[in-house]
This record gives sequence, C-alpha cells and structure tokens, in this order.
Amino acid sequence: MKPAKPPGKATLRDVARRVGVSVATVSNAYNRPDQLSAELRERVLGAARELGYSGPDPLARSLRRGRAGVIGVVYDAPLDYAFADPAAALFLGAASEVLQAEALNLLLLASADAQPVRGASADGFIVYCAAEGSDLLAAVLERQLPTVLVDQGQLPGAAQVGIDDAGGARQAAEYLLSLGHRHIGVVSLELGPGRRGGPVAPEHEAAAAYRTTAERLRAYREAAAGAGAQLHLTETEHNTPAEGERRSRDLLAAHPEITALLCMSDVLAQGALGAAAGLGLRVPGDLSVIGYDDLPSSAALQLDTVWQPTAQKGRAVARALLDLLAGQAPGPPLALPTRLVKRGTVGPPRPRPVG
Amino acid sequence: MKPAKPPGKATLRDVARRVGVSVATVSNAYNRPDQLSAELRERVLGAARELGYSGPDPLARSLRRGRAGVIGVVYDAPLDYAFADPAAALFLGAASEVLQAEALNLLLLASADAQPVRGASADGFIVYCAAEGSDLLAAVLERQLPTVLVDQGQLPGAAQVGIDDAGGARQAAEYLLSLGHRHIGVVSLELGPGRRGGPVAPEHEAAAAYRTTAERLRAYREAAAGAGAQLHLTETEHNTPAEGERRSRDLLAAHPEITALLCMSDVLAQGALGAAAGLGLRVPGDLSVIGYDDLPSSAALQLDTVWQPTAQKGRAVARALLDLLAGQAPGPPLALPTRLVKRGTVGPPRPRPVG
DNA sequence: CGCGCAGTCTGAAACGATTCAGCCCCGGCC
DNA sequence: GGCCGGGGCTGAATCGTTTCAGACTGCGCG
Repeated sequence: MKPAKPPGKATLRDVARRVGVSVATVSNAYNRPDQLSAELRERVLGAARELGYSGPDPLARSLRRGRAGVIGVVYDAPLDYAFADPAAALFLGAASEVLQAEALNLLLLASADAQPVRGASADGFIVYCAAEGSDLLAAVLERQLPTVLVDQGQLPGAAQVGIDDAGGARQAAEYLLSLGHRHIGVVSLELGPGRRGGPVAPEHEAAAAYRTTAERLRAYREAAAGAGAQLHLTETEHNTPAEGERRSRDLLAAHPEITALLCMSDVLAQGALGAAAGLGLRVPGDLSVIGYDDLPSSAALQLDTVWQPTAQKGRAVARALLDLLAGQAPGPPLALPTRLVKRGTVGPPRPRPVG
Repeated sequence: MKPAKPPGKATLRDVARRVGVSVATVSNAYNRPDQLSAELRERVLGAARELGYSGPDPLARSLRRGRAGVIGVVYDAPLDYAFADPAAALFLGAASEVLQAEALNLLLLASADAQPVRGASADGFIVYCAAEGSDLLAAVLERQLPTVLVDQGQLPGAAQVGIDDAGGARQAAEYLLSLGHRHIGVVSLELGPGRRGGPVAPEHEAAAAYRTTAERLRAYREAAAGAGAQLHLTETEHNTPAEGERRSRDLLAAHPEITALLCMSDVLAQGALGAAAGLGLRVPGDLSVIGYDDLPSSAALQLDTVWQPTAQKGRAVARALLDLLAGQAPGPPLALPTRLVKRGTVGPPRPRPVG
C-alpha cells in the first residue's frame, strides 16, 4: 500500500488512478468532453472533486501547449509612476480588452531592471516605455518573441504603433505662437531614464532617450525657431500633477516673462494650472496653458490640449501583437493622428508691461 | 545526419549537443556557474549565442521548480476602471515593489469572468476587488493557492488585510454632523457588480456585495441615525471624477436641501467639487464636500477627507503573501487605521432660507 | 457474414528544463 | 603506496500535462 495521501497537490495521474482510467482520459474530460462518455466524464470530475484536484496545472499545460497565455508589459519605471498617468490606464485597458478575448492576460514588468523580462513566461511583449538603447529594450529583443513597440523608435523584428507625436506638438506650439506668445515655458516629460528634473542642459536635451519626449521637444523647438520665439525648458521627474505644479512654479519664478506653458501631458498641465492658481495668475488672461493627451478629465478643466486616440492605440497594439502571434511578419509602423483641441486655457499673451 | 537546423527555437539540448556536453552542464552554466570550469562555461555561453538560444525557457523552469514567479491580481472590473483610481495604482505599486524583491511579478486578472483566474499560472493571488459570493472569488479559492484578500470579508484559508473602513466613514460623517449638517448627500461607490448608478433602493442597499462600500455606508447610516440627520444616497457606476460629478449634480438637483456631500472616494469627491463649481455653489460656504482615501492630489484641492495608508496596505499585503508562500498559516486579519484630515472643503451648513 | 466506421479509451512520446546521486581523475597526506 | 577529498561533469528521473496514433467494441449495412 502506498503511503496514504501526501497532502501535496493532486495531479491528473492521481485522478486517473482513482477512477481507474488513463491520464489521457482525465485530460480529455477537461479539454475535450466529446472524447468520452458523459457518464465517465462525470465520474472523473467527481473523483477530482473528492481529491481536491482543481483542474490541470496551468504551467504544465502551457509548457505542453507552447503557449503561456501571457503578454508582458514592459515599463521602465516602478508601477506607481506607471499608472499615475490615466492615459496609461486607458491604453492598457483597451489593449487588455482585445487580448482577453484571446485568453491573454497582462503581466506587469515595471522595472528598469532587465531580469524580470528575461525570466518572464510570456508569449509576447508590449513595450510601453523604455529608453532607446537601454538594457531593458535589449533584453526584450533577446527573447525573440512577438513584440510591439508603443510610441517608440522602430526596431528590426518588432512591430511598432505610435502617434504623430511631432505633429501634435507642432500644432500646440504653433497655436500659441499664432496668438503672439514669444516667451514660452516647456514643461517636459522625462528626457531619459536617469532622473534629473529642472532646467535642462543642451547636451542632455540632445541625448534624450525617450522617443516621445524627444519628438515633441524637437517639434516645439522647430516651431519656436520658425517664429523667433524663445523656449524655456524644464524637465519633470515623473508625470504627476504635483511635479507639474512644482516645476511650473519654478519655471515661472525663473522666467517671469513667460506668457504660456507648453506641457507635454495633461497631467503636467493640470499641475501647471495649479501653479497658476497658486501664483494668483489668471488663465488664460495672465498665462496660457496647453497640454497633451486629452484625458477624459481634461474637458472639465477646459484645458486646451492635443488629443490622441489612446484607447484606439491600445487596441491597435493588441491587434498588432495578435497578428505577430499568428505568425505574420510585422507590418509597417502605424502612426495614429493627433488633433488640437481648443477649449479655454489658451488666449493671447498679456500685454507687456510698459518699460 | 539530422535535417539541419529547424528554425524552431533552440533548447538546452541543442546547446549541449553543440558543445558536446550534457544538458546538466548547460543548465549549470546558467544556474550554478560554480559547478563548472570558467572555460567550459564560456564555451557553453558562446555556443548559446551562436544558436540564438536566449536562456532557459521560463515556462519549463517554472514547471520544474514548482514556482511560476507570478502573483495574480484579481479585480472585478475591466482594467481601465481598475486604474482610474490613483489609489489602486499606489497600492499596486507598493505591493509590487515588495514582491519584485522576491522575483515575483504581477499578472493582471481584471475581469468579472472567472476563467482567467482558473487558467492563470500563478503562485498566489491578491484579491483586490471581488464581490462577496461571486464566481470570481469562488474560482480563486478553488485554486487553493496562497491568497490575500484586500479590504474584503474574511474567508477560510486566506489572509486578509484591510483598513478600518467603518471607523473612517464614521469619523467623516460625524464631522459633518458635528458642524450641524442634517441633509447630507452620499456619493457611493458601487454596491455590487451589477452596474446600476443613481438612487438606490433599500433592498439593493441591503444586498451590497462590495464589502468596502457596505461598511462605509453602514457607518454613515449609523452616525446619521444617531444625530437624526437624513442621508440621500446615490450610487456611481464607476469610480471616476466624471461619474462623481454627474451623480453629485443629479443628487443636488433632486435634493436642494442637501448641505454636504459625503463621498466614498477622493476621486468621486473631486467630481463633486466639479459639480459644485458647475452649479455656482461655493465650497464650503454653500456646500461641504468630504472624500475618502486622501490621494496625493487631494492636498492641492484642499479636500477634507479620510486618510488611509494605501502604500502601507500594499506592502502589508505583499508581506502577508510572502509569508503564506513561505508556508506559514494565514495570520489574523490586519486592519490598518484611518484618520480624518481636515483641510478646506468642509464648513458649517449654509443658513436655512427663512421660510 | 464480413467490412468499415463511429465511439471510447489507452500508451507513450513529447514539452524544456532542474537536480540528485554518482563517477572519474588528480593531488595531497600520512 | 594507499586513501581521502574535492572539483568537474554526466545520466536519468522528474515536474504535470497534451496529443497522436492506435486498439477494442459493437453496430449498421450491403
């Protein structure tokens, strides 16, 4: 007699033994009910219940089937920063919805460390945010799994989905310029993974490793140069209202001549609005503020901003990934359109003090 | 001669063959470098590189080791709602940080459907939000894996971490009552998984399946009853500022006698503030507003609220899970303290119109 | 009566790794 | 010289499934 029931979890084999059938049959009871008689199936399921067997082990199943049912979401920063941005939640929600329909779930790989990426049991990756040339990105590519890059530079072997970052940024800048603003503050997202914050040295600006930031900044610069306007740049350490407020305040203190703030996200713009209120500046009378993203909550704030199809982007990313998973070669990069949204936080510059 | 290299991914065995060593040695090259000579290890790694072998398959490794390196996060609703609440992001960020130190990553299981939970390769679960008695919860328990319930009723076999929901709610209500408010609007989180929104029938209120909502509501009721005040209840469909605004507006329209709004989250309170602004009501002159959670962004809004240790809760949950994983029995439920935070959105009720 | 087929069920080979118990060889020590 | 110990490597079992190729039974049909 075997040494009773070791409380180690029951397996397919235990159930098979108990019922007196082969493991194949038990497996079929779960996966292909039409392969055995209803009566036997009931007996199998009953025995499973008695043994406390809760169905085939997902890990073993995944190994055998060669499919983990998991998509890794790669993010450069800790989770709390990752989701401080409602746009990220919106994006992931949309992507996840499409993927769940194919029984794929999202595994959060939110860390600058590459190890989690190396060890993750995943069928593919969504790279939401990773600096160009980073270890993290390299680790993802090494895995040689279906990968889609979001708002990122193109890379061999991976699909790419993004928005017209530069176009949107240009529209925002040109809008301010067209109203006559010539001293414009730029509240920038992070330029690269090493956190700094505050004023930006030119060589640091040139080395911007986050593609979205770099693109938008470049477009701002080009537009400003075309109109002979001056840009005053500050970098935030993370994309939160508090950071936006703090950096805006500092920037306005350092450059009182600024009449408008060009913010790289609505979250930052929200902070800018807070800074304005704190300084007793009227918007848009004393200070114009424009954002980027067009979050759902921005409408209530009357925030002028650049709309981007966040949810659509999520779905597009998911579909691109499904295509890769189905064996298709990566399609051409997809760049979704952006659009300027005018509401109530942008106006002409305040008249210059007579001097 | 074997049929060349089939482009199917290389395995440990391929590398072993190539170098002319056993698979055990190749495995050791990756996992226990001290078990072989440095020279051989280099040869192995070199061969791996040539073959495009990117290290041991995580799935197979997990199966063999009996550890997936994954914690499932169970959430009742689609992802975008899940993260609309910054508190969720904060909580998950804190939990994840602790778990990542043990090489555990979070798998998002955000769906009312139980299937993803059944099929997830995970070492344990964090149940962030699931209605009492739901299929989802049952599916989690069936897996018989280490599980910690967050802000949820106690269940056999699972650890439990939460906050003093009722206590916080009582403090908030009593604060309003102490100032003399007698007609108070309650902007409630969802009562249960079936979305409704708007006014709440008593039997629906009694059947509230989300524990947090039920507890807070009960505490509000008790406090109000004690003071002879009247509560006007409205349910939101999800925890977003927009919903908070909409439901607040409706509630104020239906009950103009209301002088204060008791919101079950800061996110909803933010919407309430928006509604007040939209209706031209001064806060706290015409309307007092109090929230729950004390989000980082609430300080800037001067929002009175009930603070809860969100990050600490995340860490406590992670640690509880690690303890279970280490084989310990679930400890007693942990209830973290809450605290009333007074800022600037609560004041005495406006004088009643003479009449 | 014999053939073929549908319906059920089984055996055994994967899936891709980890790990334990040896085995071999060489050097040091008594 | 014999013995012991340890470094370096291998063989083979194992993790828990899925699935393919049968095998067996009984039945309808020609």
